[in-house]
Amino acid sequence: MDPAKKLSINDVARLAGVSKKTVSRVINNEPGVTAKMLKKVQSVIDEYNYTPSRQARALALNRSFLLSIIHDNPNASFVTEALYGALDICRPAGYELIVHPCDFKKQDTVDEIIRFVSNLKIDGVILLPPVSESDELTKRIREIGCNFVRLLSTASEDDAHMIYHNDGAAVGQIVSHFMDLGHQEIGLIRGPEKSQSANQRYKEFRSALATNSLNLPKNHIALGDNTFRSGMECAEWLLGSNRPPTAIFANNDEMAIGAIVKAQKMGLKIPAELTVVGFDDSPQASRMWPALTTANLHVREMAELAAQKLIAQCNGDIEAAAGIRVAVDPTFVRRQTTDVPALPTEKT
Amino acid sequence: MDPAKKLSINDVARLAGVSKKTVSRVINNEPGVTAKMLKKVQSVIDEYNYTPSRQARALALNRSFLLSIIHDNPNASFVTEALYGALDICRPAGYELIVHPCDFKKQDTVDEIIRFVSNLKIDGVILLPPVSESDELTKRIREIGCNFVRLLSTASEDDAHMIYHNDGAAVGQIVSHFMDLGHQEIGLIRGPEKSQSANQRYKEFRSALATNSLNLPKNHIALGDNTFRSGMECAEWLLGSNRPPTAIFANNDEMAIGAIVKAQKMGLKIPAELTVVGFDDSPQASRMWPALTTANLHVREMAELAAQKLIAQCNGDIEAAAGIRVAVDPTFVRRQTTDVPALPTEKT
DNA sequence: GCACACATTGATCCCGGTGTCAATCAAGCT
DNA sequence: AGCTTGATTGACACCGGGATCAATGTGTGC
Repeated sequence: MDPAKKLSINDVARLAGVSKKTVSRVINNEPGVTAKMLKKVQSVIDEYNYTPSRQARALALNRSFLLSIIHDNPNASFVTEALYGALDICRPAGYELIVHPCDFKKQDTVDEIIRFVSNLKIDGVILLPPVSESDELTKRIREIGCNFVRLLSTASEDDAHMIYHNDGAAVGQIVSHFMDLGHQEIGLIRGPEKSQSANQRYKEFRSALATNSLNLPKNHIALGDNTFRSGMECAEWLLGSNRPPTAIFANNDEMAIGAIVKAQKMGLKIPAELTVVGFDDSPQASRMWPALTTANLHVREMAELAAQKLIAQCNGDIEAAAGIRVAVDPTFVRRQTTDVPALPTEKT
Repeated sequence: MDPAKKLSINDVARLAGVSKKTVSRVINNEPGVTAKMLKKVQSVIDEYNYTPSRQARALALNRSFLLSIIHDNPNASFVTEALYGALDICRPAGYELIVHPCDFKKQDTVDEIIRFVSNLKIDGVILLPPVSESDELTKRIREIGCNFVRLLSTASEDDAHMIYHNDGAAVGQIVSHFMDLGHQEIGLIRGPEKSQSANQRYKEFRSALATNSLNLPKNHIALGDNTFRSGMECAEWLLGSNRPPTAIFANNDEMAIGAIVKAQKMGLKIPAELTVVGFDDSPQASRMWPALTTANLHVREMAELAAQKLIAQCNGDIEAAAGIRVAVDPTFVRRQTTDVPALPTEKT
């Protein structure tokens, strides 16, 4: 009677005077157990604080009760948000979550991910961009019979779960805001051409400008890669052009902040001499001065929903098995980087 | 012959014409296998790309091959750094890492952590502050036979692994730097009184000031709780005193940035009218303007070391079993928040 | 009171590994 | 050659659950 040793289903069965199968039925809420039996078993379970072994259950059911969140750039703020959102849902549901960072630029990353998922018999994965945008990966994940949800990825035609953001409204608000402030020369720091969401946002931005009878000349478009450094470089390029923008919209907060830092280094006052808007509402956005006007993606809520759907699917919930597509509208967040009207433009 | 089905040790044994125990010996590099046998088994393993089942192994060995990193505040930048540092080590070693956030202010958090560790049969945990500073927790973790490493926690007398930072030198450099810039009125935003590391840093700071024949009056000490908001509040209080400091040292970057934002909102120029120094070298520190002077704790390297030691312990590595204590010196990082000398003080 | 149908229960095997210990084998010795 | 000895090898039980299906119980109708 080693008190430290956890007891097994056999111990419980012996103590309750029943077979282990009956105990198994009780812990799994299976039907067909009489009230008398149930009470007998349950009291032993309660008294000794018995919990079934995950390892044994995993072996018997050929499942791991492990989910994973796969992402590329650990520095992106949405990764952390998604991680904690998913954790909140997974743990109470009896699943654990494994963080799996990867380098999606490398050639053999897909192989590596597949190996990871199949070695650990991961029950389901949440894919974050840019990983979520690879059709090759999802095809192979499906092949090995693993459930998955795409998060923050707009494209793809398949019928898997997909939870994404619908930038149209928020981008429209941003452009209207620029109009209200009187900006005529508006610059864009766009995201990588490979990124579907960056392309989408670029399109929305261009069309919102068009709605306001503005066009987007080539020298007002800088191509960034969503990093702080690239934000700085793009800002330098935009501000160095012969007709520099008075307002800049960046594909994400990280680049927006890079642009602001570069502009400040160059001696420009924000927002008096340059207006900047980001996209993400990362933690830094509200922890700087002037605070960054941006759009909140509601990543945490989306991740919670993704985890719920994924778990339902892993548990064989029929209703949840069909792929869902949820589009969430980002919320425009107005802060101080857009606090003053544009400088009067001199006539050319 | 379902090609999708992973093969088991029995399949390998059959294909190689040996017993499963021999296969087991091969995959575990056990001695006492003749070259002939080894080659026979290995070729089958290679041909079919066999990998043993983690679940089965976990059940047989009564281990999970799971490590966990337990922390309180997901927003603290060192958590992310520690997480990715540990991940880098865990995965190649065949361990997976589970992130376990908790609310350490709650009464039953220790119980909850113990339940988590014992339910999952976690092989070892990395404890981050403030969780790493609880002797009750480590006592109970030890009771259930789980390995652990304390990270970034200075105190405690026990013989467990402990990897911490030695603030003395860096704090000394910060104070010297203040002296060089000519500051006489120096304020401190200290960390919570419960935090051993905050107390330690406070002590170091006070003694470094004393070395320079300066004392730290009560109205130059603000008590913060390491959050951005608290940094703002403390700065407001310090700057509102009848003899406001011209330089502020904050217990961490988060509060330093809060102080800077508050000061800027109040119209002060940083660093011309107020010098601020933080501690952590969080990502934001270098992504703002002016960039924050601070001290880099080398969290990632410490986490890697912690994971290595923990894994050695879990693997029963005798040499690593004895507790080690590693103290790492933070590196002073000079940036722009301390770029100009103090304003000349008017005589009182 | 008895036969039958149906609901509950449990004996046994399986999941895929590891540990124990006896059986086998080759080499060294008299 | 025959025996001892130490090194390999393998048969079998075990880890702690779940699934199958036979055995037992319970209730219904006649």
